[in-house]
Amino acid sequence: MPRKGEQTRENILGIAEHIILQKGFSGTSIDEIIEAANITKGGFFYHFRGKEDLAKHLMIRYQKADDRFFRDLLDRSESLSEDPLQQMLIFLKLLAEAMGNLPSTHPGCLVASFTYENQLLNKEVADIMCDCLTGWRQLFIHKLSQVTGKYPMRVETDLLDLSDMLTAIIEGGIIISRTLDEPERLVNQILQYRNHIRLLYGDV
Amino acid sequence: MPRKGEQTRENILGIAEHIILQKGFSGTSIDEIIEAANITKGGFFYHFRGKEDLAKHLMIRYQKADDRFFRDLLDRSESLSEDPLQQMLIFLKLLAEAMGNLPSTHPGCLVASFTYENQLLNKEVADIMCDCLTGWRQLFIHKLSQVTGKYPMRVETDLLDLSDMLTAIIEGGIIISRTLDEPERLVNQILQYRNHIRLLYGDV
DNA sequence: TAAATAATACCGACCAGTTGGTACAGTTAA
DNA sequence: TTAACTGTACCAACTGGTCGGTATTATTTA
Repeated sequence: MPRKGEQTRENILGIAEHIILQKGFSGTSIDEIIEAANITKGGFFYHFRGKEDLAKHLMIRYQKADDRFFRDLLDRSESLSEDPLQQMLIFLKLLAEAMGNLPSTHPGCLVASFTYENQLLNKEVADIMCDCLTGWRQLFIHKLSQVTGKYPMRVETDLLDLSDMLTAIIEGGIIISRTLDEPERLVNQILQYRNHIRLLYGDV
Repeated sequence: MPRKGEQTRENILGIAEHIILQKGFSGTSIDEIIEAANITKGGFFYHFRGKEDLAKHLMIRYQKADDRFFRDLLDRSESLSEDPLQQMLIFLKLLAEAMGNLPSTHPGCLVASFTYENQLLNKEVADIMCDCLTGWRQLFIHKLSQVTGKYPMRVETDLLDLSDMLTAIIEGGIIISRTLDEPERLVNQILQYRNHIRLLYGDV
């Protein structure tokens, strides 16, 4: 049974993430977070040792959520086809669809946000950020290696780079979307990557 | 003749950009900048009205520098071949080469950094950031439309999205490179995009 | 079974240091 | 003479963080 404290803690994390993605980590004060979360300073420091501790638990939470998000989409795509290439293409369609169904522009990636303030964060947080990126990489590589096992590539490609390419496209797509305030930019970029997969494995 | 003031001003901007790309805009204090630039507070406020004014001129400077950088590479590639597709492929090789020749990991993109703190920056700065992205877009679109005029696409693609894709790949590649501290990630991502262009225009 | 104890979940006043920014008199080099 | 600073002093607002206290809810003991 989740005690009351867990709810408050989760609430703080959710609100903090939202503000931080718009103002950056050091641009967001604890005062601001506690006001938005409707708690007091004492309450905040009951749940977190300090601001660095908040950053750490934000990253842990973010990693879990994003990992589950991608895994769920992969599971769904695997239930819709038996062919690995089709699974990958369905996965990317579902991903693009999910990004298009967001209420507004993508809120942003916490890893990207923290990367541009990395001198302020300790090694522990930096390590979780690495885990985040390598986790997504492994997720994509796994599927891509299945595809490669069945279909020849038109151009020899390192699967690690091909896997990272999706992460890069998403991260870059988010930045373009946010800067121009055009949500469809991210969607279109994912579909560009999808075209790349189709071209690479001869599904044209 | 550039007066002494211009040098100091340029020095402040260069040092500020360097620190901001590592700590974020609000994570970087004016005190820190003036100490690194070896000037006093009076000197800083002689050149800039305030921190927001600094942000604005940082973006203006960044836009100019990056625009010239891409344009130079495009010019070089155009001097090495007459064929638009080959020019594009050479351009991407030169770009990857330039990113690989950096002394360490790519320092980061100011547009990306500011995007993740956009609630703190005024509309004037946001507008320059948009100009930055659309500027690169136009630069790439121009070349890509020449290619499309000569070579058919294997998959129908919006040139705007194909152009943005390079920006996305670079932005995403920078984030991956920085987070993992692996400079070659960015290089490889640019080469992935190059492969995409080759596949798309049938140069396999 | 009732009282005592302890753990959980918070409140809010307070603090020392930092922040962006101001003011202004004086200095230096072209 | 003017542009380009230095140096020092200062300020109000904000910063992350501390600390003693409190209400409510389990858990243990007499």
